[in-house]
Order: sequence, then C-alpha cells, then structure tokens
Amino acid sequence: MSNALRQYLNDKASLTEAELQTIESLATPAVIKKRQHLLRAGDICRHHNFITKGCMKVYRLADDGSEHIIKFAAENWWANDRESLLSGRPSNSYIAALEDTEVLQWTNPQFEHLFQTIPAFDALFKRLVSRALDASQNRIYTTISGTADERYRQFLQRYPDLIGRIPLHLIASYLGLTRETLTRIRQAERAEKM
Amino acid sequence: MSNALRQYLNDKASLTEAELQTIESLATPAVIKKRQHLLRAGDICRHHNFITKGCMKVYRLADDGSEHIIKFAAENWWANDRESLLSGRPSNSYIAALEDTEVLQWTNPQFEHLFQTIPAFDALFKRLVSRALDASQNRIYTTISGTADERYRQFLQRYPDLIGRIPLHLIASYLGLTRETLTRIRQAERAEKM
DNA sequence: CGATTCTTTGAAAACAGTCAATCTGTGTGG
DNA sequence: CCACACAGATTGACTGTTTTCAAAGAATCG
Repeated sequence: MSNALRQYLNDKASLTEAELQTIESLATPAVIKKRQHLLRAGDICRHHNFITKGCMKVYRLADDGSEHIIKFAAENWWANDRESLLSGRPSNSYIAALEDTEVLQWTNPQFEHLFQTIPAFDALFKRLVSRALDASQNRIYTTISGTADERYRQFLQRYPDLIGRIPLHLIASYLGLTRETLTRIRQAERAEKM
Repeated sequence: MSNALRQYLNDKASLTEAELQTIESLATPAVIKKRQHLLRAGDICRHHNFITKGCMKVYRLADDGSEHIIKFAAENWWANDRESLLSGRPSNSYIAALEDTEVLQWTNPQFEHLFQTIPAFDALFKRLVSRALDASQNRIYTTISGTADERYRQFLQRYPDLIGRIPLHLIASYLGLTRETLTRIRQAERAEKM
C-alpha cells in the first residue's frame, strides 16, 4: 500500500503505529483513469476519498449545462461531496479525474468507527473541517470583493503548484470566469511586465 | 438569563439538565448597541458569541476602504472570527451590530472544556461546523455560477427572515454587488410581476 | 425640524460574456 | 511516419451587464 497516507498522517497528527495500521487496514484503494468519474450528481457519495496520486476536479453543472468547479484536489487532498456523504442524500456534484488518479477510500461508518476509537484522528478531522471552513470563507471574500484579475492573482499565490498542471479553462471555471476572459487577463499581465 | 440558548440547545442536541446548566454557567452576557463593534480587524477574537437578540454583520474592508459582508447573524446564530479565535492571531474581520444586540460569550478554553466534558456538545459543534462548510461551498457555487439576480433570488429564498430587517445596501455587499445594481435588479423584478 | 442613513435615478465608462474563427500541441490509428 | 482528430488556448468584433459618478428623493431618528 502507498505510504503517502502514512506520511500525511504523521505530518498532521500524532498516531501510534497500531492506530496507523488500523486506519490503513480499513482503506480500499481505487484507481480512476483520466476523464473518468468518481461521483456523479444524483448518485450518493459513499466514500471519503484521499488522493495519493493524480488530480481531480469537483464540480457542478448549471441548468444551462455549464460546468463550475468547486475545487481541485491533488495529492494529500480529500475529494468527496460531504453533504451527500454525511446525509446519505443524492449528490449535487461530480468528481472526475484530470489525470490518472489513485485514491484510498473509507465508508462513512468506517470513518465514524475511526473517530470513536482514535481520538487523535477525530481531532485531526475537526481541525481539517475547521480549516476548510475558514478557507471557504476566505474564498467567498475574494470572490465577492475582487476583480477578475485579483482573483486570478490570489489563485496563483494560493495554489502555485496547480498552475501548469491544470488546464486554464478549468481555472477560469474555478474563478467564475470564461476562458476567454482569463486569457485576456493573463495577456494583460504579461504586457505589464515588459 | 435569557432562555434563547436553552431552547436552541434543546432543539439541536440532547443534553441533560446538568449539562445545560454547565454550559449556561460559563456564559457571559454582553450587550452591543446598534453600530457598535464586537470585533475589529487587527484585534484578536476572544469569544464564541451566541446571539440571543438582535442582528450583526461580519465584514472585511478591502484596500480601497470598501466594506464586504461575509455573513449576517441574527438570533440563534454564532458570530465570531473563527480563524482568529482558534489560532490566536489578529482578525481580518469586523463584527458590528445592526440593531441593539445581546450575545452570550465563552472563551475558547471554556469551549474546549465543554467539548471535553459534554460529548453531545462536542457532537453538536462538529455538526454545526460541518453544515457551515457545506453552506459555504454552496454559496461559492451560486456566487461563481449565477448572475446578479439569480444570487439575489437565492438570498431571498434562503434568508426570507432577513429581508426588511437588513438595509438593502448591506445585502448588496453580501452578494458582491453595488447598491445601485441591486436597486435595478429589484426594479426589474417588480416590473416582471406586472 | 435638521441630520443621517438609505434608496433610487440617469448617463457614461469599464468590464466580462458570447460567438465564431483560428492556432497550438498532443496523441492515435492507419 | 504521416494524417487526422481532439483538447486546449487565443484572437477579434460585438453584446450585454455591472460599476462609477453625481445627484436627488425617501425614510428614520434625535
């Protein structure tokens, strides 16, 4: 089994060897090839997915068929529709692989079991959800307060490792822009530097 | 002491009378008059604030001095800068009263103590933070995917109790619009219905 | 009443979206 | 190895939406 998870957990929490093994033993590995879906709207999200390799997009489709990216998730990120996963109701979101991707999966009952038996794991997730909420609020702020190019600059700062890896039209979608507008922003930026 | 908290907690969690009393006994009431601040950017957020009466805005100031509303909080809502409260670092946000407002306050150590001694309280907050994260992601989606008037309609649906209570220019700020634009959207809506 | 605060209006300018076409690079199958 | 298809990026002209600025009209409060 990949040790990406081990490194991640050791980095983020203090777990005993036995606890690590319990967590690992409940995980099921899965491979999602580029362009394949891990989840579709209407389906119920059944797993917590930890990405050990590759990259995915979490997105929704608007009534007019346009795709809007909620988030990207590469190595050491979690990709799932929490709302569906925790409520058992159908998902509003799609999750698809942007590259050949490897994930580790746990069902929600398995996760609950881990929470109850491993306090440090419970604490880790409290922290993660809490941070995710803060990050989400920050994104709301930049989205409502900034112009298109401020949003793009913020994205560059926050996710430098994603640029070059993710097609620009998907970044545009994440930022709430059309691909053409993003092209023009980048063009203007280049002009500025000369 | 106000029993708004009691009703809220009984509604959201199963707590014994003794647990309720513990929670209440640690709370400090405070009154914030209309237009007064509960928190300013640069200060450290020291309390979890539960609103028992009134209404507040949580906002940030952009470099150009413009105000952008992160959220509104009326009765039975929590208003604080979580990032500052949990990290101990200075806040980026302001919190101000839109009406004369009464809150109950707990320090973070008090909250941690409650989490550790009252499992149902811990579970309640896990749920709250989790839901808040889902709501935040949903708001991001509507913000990046919708037009100004779709965002406004969504707001009406989601927070019908806030309209009429909160000045329109603040709602515009929440939606990432200018007040003039919101006026025009509402005008168009009215025209539509005739 | 006078002073704020809030809302509306109009005209012009800035901004972002749409549509259609082209260009680029990549990879696949013949 | 070439030809073709395909995904991605760019460009130009045009349209539509939103902001900006300036002003004035309601509403509320002391």
